[in-house]
Amino acid sequence: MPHADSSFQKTPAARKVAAPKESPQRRRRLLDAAEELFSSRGFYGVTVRQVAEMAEVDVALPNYYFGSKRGLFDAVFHRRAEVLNEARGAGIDAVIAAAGDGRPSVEDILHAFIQPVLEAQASSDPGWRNYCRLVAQVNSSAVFAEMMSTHFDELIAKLISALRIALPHAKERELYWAYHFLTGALTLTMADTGRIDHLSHGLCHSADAHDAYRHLVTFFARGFTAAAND
Amino acid sequence: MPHADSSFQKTPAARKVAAPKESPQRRRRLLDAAEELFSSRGFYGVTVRQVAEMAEVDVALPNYYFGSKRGLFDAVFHRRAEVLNEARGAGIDAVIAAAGDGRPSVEDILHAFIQPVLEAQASSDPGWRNYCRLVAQVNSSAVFAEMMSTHFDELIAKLISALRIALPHAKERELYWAYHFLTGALTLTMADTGRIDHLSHGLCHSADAHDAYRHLVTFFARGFTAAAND
DNA sequence: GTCTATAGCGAGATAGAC
DNA sequence: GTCTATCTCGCTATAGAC
Repeated sequence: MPHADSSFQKTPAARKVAAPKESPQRRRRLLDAAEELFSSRGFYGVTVRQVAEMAEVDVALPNYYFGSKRGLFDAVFHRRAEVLNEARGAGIDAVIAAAGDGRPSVEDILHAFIQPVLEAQASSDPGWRNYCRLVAQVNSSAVFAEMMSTHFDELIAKLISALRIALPHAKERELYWAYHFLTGALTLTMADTGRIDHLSHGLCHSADAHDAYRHLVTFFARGFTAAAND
Repeated sequence: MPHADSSFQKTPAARKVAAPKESPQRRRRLLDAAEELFSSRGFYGVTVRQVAEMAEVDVALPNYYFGSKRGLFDAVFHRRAEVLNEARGAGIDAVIAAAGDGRPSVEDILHAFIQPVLEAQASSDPGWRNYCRLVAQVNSSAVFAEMMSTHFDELIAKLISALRIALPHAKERELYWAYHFLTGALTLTMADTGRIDHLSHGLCHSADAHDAYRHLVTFFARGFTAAAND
């Protein structure tokens, strides 16, 4: 007699609620906590125990979900890179399309490249601000630099191509050097260390991302244009 | 009878060699090893045991000489900061003095500010190259950012003062933003991650510090001058 | 999927012999 | 000043109960 097994007394709905539990939320909370901690102390300065504690999950779960500490780090870096790349790439495409057969403006191209980063840093979601700081740290590190290539080289190639259309007489080397300076300035801005506030005695606020990025676009649009005449 | 104690048979010169042993050399080797390791893996990514091993000294000596791992880190950062600041500050002073009552050129000022860093990075002493990478990492880190203030704020104030003389009509805010972009570009160059080589398919070489810094000075001299007209 | 318990290791620092 | 030995702690990762 296939009978009174207690599990048969649960309704399907009740079983469904209990079974997968809150796994997706926990995964997300782990990524958020890891993002915050890694962004301020780097890969080696954070322990999986700290991440688990901040995410309010068991210490074993980071390894269960992501395989290893490094797997967690990679997952954090990957998550928002995709979102950012999609927005930045689409923006550049739109600027080129809008120009038709003419030349797109350098300023419009840089704006498209930079604007999604600005929005990330000005976002009310602290996760995006943490992510910006994480990227800044990875970009200055020798050991993790290959992560930048993996995630951002395609987008950068698109930026350079667009600038080549806008500045057809520019030498390739000048374009790359100018890009190098741009990315240095951009990532330091993303690092948001508060140093500009301090140095300028409060005249400049790193918290005002809009102000920072407006200056950034203006400054480098001129710089690219001037460098193209060398 | 004050007699045949074996130590009395050593000449004073021999005693001198044996007594303080090789302490100064060991201190130096520790700083060099720590510099190399910290510059590539950061503070948390290095152990005192690794430093001791690379310096070929006992594991207890880093703590004996520097008190703690953090003390060692600070000592590494401090050692060359002084040398660099002295050279950069003197260079700026010389440019202002040479201009007399006239205006010094922006390009000369930036050259004085940047040139000693170039020499450090192009140096045959690998310690200087490691130090540049270390500064780049510290500058992008939120937790260690106060080390930058402690060691470099005075020099930066001198740079800004000099630029104020060269560009008397520039708004303060524009000067500080331009400085912010300059330091981002400079520190990324110091990080020497090899990314520009890769991105430019070999057109630009981060190993060629002279080329990098020549572009840097030209690019930012124009940038400061243009920003001063805003 | 979750959690307890622990394996296995290596960290930073120091006491005390020399 | 140097080195041996060790204390104490916390780490990453996993085996196995639930």
